[in-house]
Amino acid sequence: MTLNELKAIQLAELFSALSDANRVRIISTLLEKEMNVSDIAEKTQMSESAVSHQLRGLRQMRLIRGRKSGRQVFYSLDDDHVKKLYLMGLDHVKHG
Amino acid sequence: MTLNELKAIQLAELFSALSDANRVRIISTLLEKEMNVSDIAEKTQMSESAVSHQLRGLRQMRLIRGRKSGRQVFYSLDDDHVKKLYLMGLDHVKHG
DNA sequence: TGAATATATGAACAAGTATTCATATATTAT
DNA sequence: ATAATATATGAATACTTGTTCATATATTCA
Repeated sequence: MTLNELKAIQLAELFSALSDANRVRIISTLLEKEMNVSDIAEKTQMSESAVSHQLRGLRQMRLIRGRKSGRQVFYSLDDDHVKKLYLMGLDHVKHG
Repeated sequence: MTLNELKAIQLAELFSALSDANRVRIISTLLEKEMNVSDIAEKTQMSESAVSHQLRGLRQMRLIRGRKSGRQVFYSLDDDHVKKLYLMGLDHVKHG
């Protein structure tokens, strides 16, 4: 039952990926539908560069994935875990 | 459906609380049963001071709660959300 | 090929966070 | 009251992380 060190680090990294309000807003935006970088930037009121940097971290943690189409990249949530983590967190914040 | 700024910040703070390997190990330790500070320190191989500092943050996020008994304080997970968040994160890390 | 557009990246600085050490508070026992 | 034990806290330092600006890569169109 005891957590090994590698898993502890990986878990911490996963939660780190969601530990910034801008990234949370990006995830929230992607809950509805896939979106390209400039749309995400507009929706979240961030610079495209900042968005791109943040997307990179989210990609590395496999929270989102990108689908390239021409010169645009459409991002969406990687799997259902992400949505569940987000919603459970929101639930805790709301009535925790 | 759009997340307001306050909620985004609160969510980020919640995930921040889980974004450190030492805190994750503390949570993991408390999954089994409530435990006092020095036991947590021993289990996680941290100094008691470091544990106490981390417990403070976890308490503030209402991820854990303390029950005072004499001069000891027994900590346990605050509610079921926390366990679910942890387990879902672990699931993502394992087969994500 | 060259210009325009979408995204990504590197480096530098600013801001936030964890750990350590010293000290403080609280509780119990003598 | 004093000593001993458990936990908490403050300040300082070291570390990590986010943002910005400049530049790079990739794709499309003329």
